[in-house]
Amino acid sequence: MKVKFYVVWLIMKFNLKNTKEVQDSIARVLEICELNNLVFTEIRQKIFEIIIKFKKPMKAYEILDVFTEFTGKRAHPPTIYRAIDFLIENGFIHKLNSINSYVGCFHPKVHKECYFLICKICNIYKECCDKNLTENIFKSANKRDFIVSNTTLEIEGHCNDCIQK
Amino acid sequence: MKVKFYVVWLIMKFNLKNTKEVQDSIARVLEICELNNLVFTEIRQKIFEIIIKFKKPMKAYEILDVFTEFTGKRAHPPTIYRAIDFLIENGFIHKLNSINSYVGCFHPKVHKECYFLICKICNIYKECCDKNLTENIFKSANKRDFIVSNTTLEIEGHCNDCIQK
DNA sequence: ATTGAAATGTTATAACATAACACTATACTT
DNA sequence: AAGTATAGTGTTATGTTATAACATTTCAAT
Repeated sequence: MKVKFYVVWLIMKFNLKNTKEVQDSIARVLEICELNNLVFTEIRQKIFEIIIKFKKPMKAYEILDVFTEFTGKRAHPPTIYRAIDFLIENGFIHKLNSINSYVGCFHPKVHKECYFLICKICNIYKECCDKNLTENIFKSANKRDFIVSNTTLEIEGHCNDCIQK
Repeated sequence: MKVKFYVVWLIMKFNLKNTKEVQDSIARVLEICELNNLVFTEIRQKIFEIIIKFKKPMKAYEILDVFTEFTGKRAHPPTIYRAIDFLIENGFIHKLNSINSYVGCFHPKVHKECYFLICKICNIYKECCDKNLTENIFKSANKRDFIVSNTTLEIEGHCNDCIQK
């Protein structure tokens, strides 16, 4: 298990510090949990915090490693996946299917349908809501006699910062 | 290995018979390979045929089982994944990331960006092209200073047939 | 015939995810 | 306060999806 160096590298590299945006998101999630009587246990909080602070899509086993390092307790995959389930169910994080990764949500519960821009170079993601686009998708599906229950829209490419460089 | 019964069940259940649509797609793929000097080996053909005739999204290991059954030779995962890579690269099949499955393409190489409707009940998929929608996606991304290289749009819900029932 | 590139065969393992069951904490009832 | 039901967690094992690495074969071009 070369976990330790790897995790230190992860943490250093990605620098889990708070931004305003992150703090806001955490505050909003706490509020939502209060209001809806959701049990926001320490494990769930820690895992949410890790994901939202990471700023880039995280793999489940990366989350596991960072969690283990942060808490000092050896965690197993089910611990992570259970928390992930809870967080997804309540709209606090999203899964990016195209890269098997998880990302924090910056406007939890506010929008039902978001889409994601994922930069292939720096790996940073952007969560976007475009009401117009969402409507378009529904219309296009309905035209084909299809009732939408959920959509996955993930766009890979290059973000502005990386194009400049 | 309870493969045999399972595969028979798979084949019976999903009934790999030719439709007009399937035949056309195969013909077009053969043509494209001729024109572009692509090596459309027997393995690749068989695997394409299985996927396109199946009519529903197929898992890689389902393809593997059906392939093994059809050809009588024991195949290993890399055989399937290599063929899948070839077929995806050339636009003959697509991967549905949201359900880790592969589907045949009914207008290979014609459109770059398709999207998929996946019925949660009968599991049949529809491949759709909506030029307008594609444009919208690009515009929305560009507005956010993002250069699109590829998109994943997968819509789960209920198809008309299943709603009627 | 020789060689080089692409395709395939084979073994092993990496990466991603869940089933199943035991145990614990909590909060709800009487 | 004791009982009990439920949600959450710990743990082991295993299921599922995908690829690395290297050996062998095929086949077209020289």
